[in-house]
Amino acid sequence: MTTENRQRIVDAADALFYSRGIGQVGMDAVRDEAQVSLRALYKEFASKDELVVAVLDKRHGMWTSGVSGAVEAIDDPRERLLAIYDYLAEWFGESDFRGCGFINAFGELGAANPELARVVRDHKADFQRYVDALVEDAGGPAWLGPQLAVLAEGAQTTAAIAGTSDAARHARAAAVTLVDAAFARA
Amino acid sequence: MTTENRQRIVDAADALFYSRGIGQVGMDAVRDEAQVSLRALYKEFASKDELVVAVLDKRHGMWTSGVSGAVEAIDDPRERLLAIYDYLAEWFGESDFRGCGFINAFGELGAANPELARVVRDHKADFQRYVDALVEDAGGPAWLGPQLAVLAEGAQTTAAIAGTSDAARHARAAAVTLVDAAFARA
DNA sequence: GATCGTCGAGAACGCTCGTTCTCGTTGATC
DNA sequence: GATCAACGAGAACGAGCGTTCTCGACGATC
Repeated sequence: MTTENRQRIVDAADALFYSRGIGQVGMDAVRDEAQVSLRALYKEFASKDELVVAVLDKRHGMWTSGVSGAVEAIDDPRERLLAIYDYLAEWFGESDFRGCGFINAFGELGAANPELARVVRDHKADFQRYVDALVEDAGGPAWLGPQLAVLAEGAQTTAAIAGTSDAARHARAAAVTLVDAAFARA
Repeated sequence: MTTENRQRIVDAADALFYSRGIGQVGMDAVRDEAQVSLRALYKEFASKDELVVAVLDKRHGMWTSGVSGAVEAIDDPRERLLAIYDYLAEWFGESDFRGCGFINAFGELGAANPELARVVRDHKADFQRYVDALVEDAGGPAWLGPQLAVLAEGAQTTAAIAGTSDAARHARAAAVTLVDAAFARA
């Protein structure tokens, strides 16, 4: 039961934090959405800060499995690099898309909460390593990875603010050019 | 006097909002930093929301003049496109760099404050138009502009979270590839 | 059936914060 | 010098929020 509660709380908090911003969501709102007592909530998480970190941990898992799922559906090593942007396009198209939860959390609380800043940094570093590994598998040069990651990052914020998924197409087209150039020079 | 106060308040609020996050800064802190009375503060800005918008307006001006200053120092139309990333590198190197203030504000309050969301959207759209114009001046294809803008956007968030200015170098290198490819195909 | 730990509902507490009000002072005008 | 508007300092107010506490109900154990 304690585990089920935990999941319900994290899911509810994730939805609320992401859609409204962390500071705009009180613990009472989380309780209402999760349909748990405040007592049970604080039994699972000693503080709101802890809950925020747990939410980001969950989001990290979903992002990682989502991206790697999209990538692993493709065979060609160079096409796999582009699958990332197709995944982004899909995500941006969701009606409740509001940018990268990590970037949003970092901008809001990164300066005040070093633990949160560390979680966000780790998340982005993890993604960078993943892209680097895909590049290496494809036999591409090491400098390609960071360029592809910057494109993915830019697509997320651009799409969030513009409110359209166009940025995914632009990022994908740019990635095609970068990949082609990288392998042409090799 | 009222104008001097206004500027002092906006400057103080900008520094505080940017370094700590908007929600983490009270009007009392702004008053202390600006060395103005609370009464004078509310004479200039009817609410915190208004002050936030004024801060973003100021930031838009500084960004615009900073970028165009860097661009106009270069003559070659294609090199001008790359000057953007040199400007970013310089900015990222500043010790108090903490990402794009518009992205941070949007992530924190965009969902709760439509007026703020509009200001942020306008700011990004303005930058996009500026890049598009540079591309056109250089005789490049229209699709290059959005790709270069996505790179700039990604560099800002990546640099903010990683805490290094490496992303500016990666974005610049990617931009070189994109520009070369765009003009080679033409 | 008495006892005891656990729980949910929600009141309560303490703090922060946005905003307004009070009041004593100042500085210009006649 | 009297008047009056404007001002600064800071108290005050009201709301929201993170967190804890109270109290009554429930369920298991002996």
